[in-house]
Amino acid sequence: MDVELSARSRQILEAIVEDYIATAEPVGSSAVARRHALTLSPATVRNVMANLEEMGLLTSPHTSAGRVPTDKAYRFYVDSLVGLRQVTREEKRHIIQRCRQSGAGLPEILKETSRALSSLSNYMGIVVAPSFTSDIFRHIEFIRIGSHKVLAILVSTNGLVQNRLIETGDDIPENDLLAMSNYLNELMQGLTISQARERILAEMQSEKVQYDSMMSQALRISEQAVTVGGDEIFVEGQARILDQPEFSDAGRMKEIFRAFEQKGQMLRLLNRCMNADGVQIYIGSETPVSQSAGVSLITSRFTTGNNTIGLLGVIGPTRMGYSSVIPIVDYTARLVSRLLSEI
Amino acid sequence: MDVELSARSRQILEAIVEDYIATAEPVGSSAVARRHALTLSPATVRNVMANLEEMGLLTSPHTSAGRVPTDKAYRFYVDSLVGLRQVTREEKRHIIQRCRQSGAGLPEILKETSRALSSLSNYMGIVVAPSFTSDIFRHIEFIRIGSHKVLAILVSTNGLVQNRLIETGDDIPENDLLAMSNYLNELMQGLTISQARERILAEMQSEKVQYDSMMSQALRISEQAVTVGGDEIFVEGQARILDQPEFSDAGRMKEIFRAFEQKGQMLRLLNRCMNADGVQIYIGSETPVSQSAGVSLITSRFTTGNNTIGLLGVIGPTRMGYSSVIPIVDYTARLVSRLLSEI
DNA sequence: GATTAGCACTCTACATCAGTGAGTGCTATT
DNA sequence: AATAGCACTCACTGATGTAGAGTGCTAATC
Repeated sequence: MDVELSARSRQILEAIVEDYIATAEPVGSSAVARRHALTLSPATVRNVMANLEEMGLLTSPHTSAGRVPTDKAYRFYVDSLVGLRQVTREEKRHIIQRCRQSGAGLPEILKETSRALSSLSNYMGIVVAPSFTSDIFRHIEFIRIGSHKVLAILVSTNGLVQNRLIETGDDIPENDLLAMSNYLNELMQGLTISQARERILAEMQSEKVQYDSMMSQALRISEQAVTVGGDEIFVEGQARILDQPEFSDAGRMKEIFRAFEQKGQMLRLLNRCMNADGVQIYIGSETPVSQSAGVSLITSRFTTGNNTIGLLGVIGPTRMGYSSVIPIVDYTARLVSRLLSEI
Repeated sequence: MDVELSARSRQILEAIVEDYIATAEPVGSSAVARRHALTLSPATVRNVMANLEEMGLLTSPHTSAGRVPTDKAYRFYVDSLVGLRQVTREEKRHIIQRCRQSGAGLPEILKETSRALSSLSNYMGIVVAPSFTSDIFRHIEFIRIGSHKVLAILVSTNGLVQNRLIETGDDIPENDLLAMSNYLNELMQGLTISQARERILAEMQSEKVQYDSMMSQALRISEQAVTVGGDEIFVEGQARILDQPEFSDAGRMKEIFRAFEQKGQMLRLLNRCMNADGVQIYIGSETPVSQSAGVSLITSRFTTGNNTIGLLGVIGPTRMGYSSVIPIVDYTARLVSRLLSEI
């Protein structure tokens, strides 16, 4: 950020941003002068505001309205102005309770986490489950369902389960299935799911296997089993954004809901947030979410016991309560990481 | 329905309902007279409309607006007026393609089905998966995850999988787990999940078991495993209802979205629709969904190969294209039943 | 007796038009 | 540098008028 500001300009910018976050109305010079501890006249404030506008930090919707912060202003605000609130004991209790109450399964915990994020922030909570493919293989099992159908069940050390119905050309007897799973369990011991997949593909080339029809069949089937679908993503509190005044008109809302209907697209975008550690903040046009929808995204990674990583965070309007949401996201990520490592 | 109407009244009512469905605007006497094949003057139509209003079939939002059908009118319409459209070849192809394209797993099929319902009807598509508890037990399996954690995997003949992480007091060796699952697989052979649960509870009382610590442990654990959570429900196309003019104002929309956030409540209400065969139609105030929200519900049951039943259907405004949606729901239910019985 | 033409009436939607007030930018003053 | 003053802009509000859609009633017509 190449923004250089005098102390006073910064204070005024901060005042404007916070006022706007609180009220969602353009804020005028006199409002700033009044609210502001520093005794300055509206006229002076106006001069400063004119500067800020020139620097691209403020805009006014029309001549006689107050000023509204731009994305750039929010950026500056979160980077250097925002005074982060502490997470209150109340809130901590709420998060912990939520994350704990559900059954011990990972998906349940994550779902509750997204609920908690949503209800504490009053925006949308999202959680992207750790990618199954980077989980460590624990167990594979085949169960005969129909005469030509086999259910493959794949378990990771995180206790995640993926199952897949596979059509087999022949009817495979139970005994063979058992032998196959023994062979494969041996083969994939200690690997991640994606490594396991590579191992399988490699093994399929080996001569020894090519002459053993059962083994090659086992590999063919398990290859399908380990090719699992996309990650899971939990979104909660979509209705909450209807409370935000900026989305009360139907058009903008539709945009957002559309964006969330294709979770696939969503995921691809969220994956970008996975690369850095700590709390990540994307504001407005920086956001990958449906461009120019006036949406901000605050995320943080969390880790499981096995160092696989997931993502959690909050989506809300750019006019978001950063000072409270950022600590909440941060705290939640740490908490979830801790909870999961205990498992 | 205790509504007796002359042929002409019925025709006029039908015209009004269909006009209103098409335009979402109150329909006036002259519009009916024009559209209507029968050559009648607006004045005559007005007389009839006055009658219909007195009978509670129409209302006018204000003196000089046209008439709007009441829920009662829609009821009468679907019961005795509506001329059902055939499902076009195009549509059939679309549904089939959608249901087939996904992997062979039941959840995937149902998800795609709800998608298909949504995109063909242009309203919200819902599918309630067959209750797992009435599925027939196929297989149970325990996998050691941590030192005091066991993952129980429960498979039904439909290929549905439920898994549950269970904390065990002691550390159970793999061998014991194997023995336990053998014992339980024997025990629950051929039963439905809910029957299996009862069997387990009964077995826990038997003397023979009480002295065998391994068996009693097996029962304790499996009892947790078969106590599975609620049914699954797939809702697709929520954003579509934003296209409906009656929901373009934020307030009503919020109501609906709120209603759908608690799937639990939703499910309880949908379960009522499970009792009867064939296409069920609930209009406006008849609907269990968030009262007085102007929502209609069209559902039909479908069955799997094992005679477990699920529910699918469409949710939209009372002003819904009944003539095309009803056949679509009907056809889809039959198709899904057929598809699932092939599995 | 049912149907219809005619007409007065009602009410909304839309446009127009001040008046108001919030807020600005500029300039002159402190 | 800070501020007071002032003219100016522009959205918002409420009043007013008009057009149009639609109704209900009555009297004429088939």
